[in-house]
Amino acid sequence: MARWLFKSEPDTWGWSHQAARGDAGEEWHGVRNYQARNNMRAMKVGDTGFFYHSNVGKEIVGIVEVIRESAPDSTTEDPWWDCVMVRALRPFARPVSLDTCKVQPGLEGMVLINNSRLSVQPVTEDEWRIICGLGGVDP
DNA sequence: GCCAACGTTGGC
DNA sequence: GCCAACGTTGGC
Repeated sequence: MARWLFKSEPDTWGWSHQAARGDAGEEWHGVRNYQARNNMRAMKVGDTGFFYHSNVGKEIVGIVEVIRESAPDSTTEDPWWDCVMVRALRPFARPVSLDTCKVQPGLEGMVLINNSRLSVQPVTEDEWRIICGLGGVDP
């Protein structure tokens, strides 16, 4: 089971929106970047990911679960783009900020820090454990 | 609001 | 197939 990180601007689609959908979840639509799309295509149902608020907050706020593998993005006619569906699994007890990640030993290699523009990215199992610890949730 | 980093497009 | 121009993302 792989680990991921999803970025979204909270003004557009934040944790509160995601949580409001409950177990029904929502498409992670709108991705128009090949690397990000390919990461979604690699996801399996049951994979989990961090939910990151970009721009506003700049912090990881919770964990989502993949509940449907990548399928056509309903917001475009272009068959090139597809996306997974995710549901909110649990919020962090304490959000983990980008600044915290930057200075935290063990997170130097995080894609979040080294490729700030990639909106859907892989997270290693070590990074996952460290960040869950900081966030106050079970890995 | 600025701008650096990165991805994409299109002329050659 | 190179690369300049342009657009977008996202940290600051």
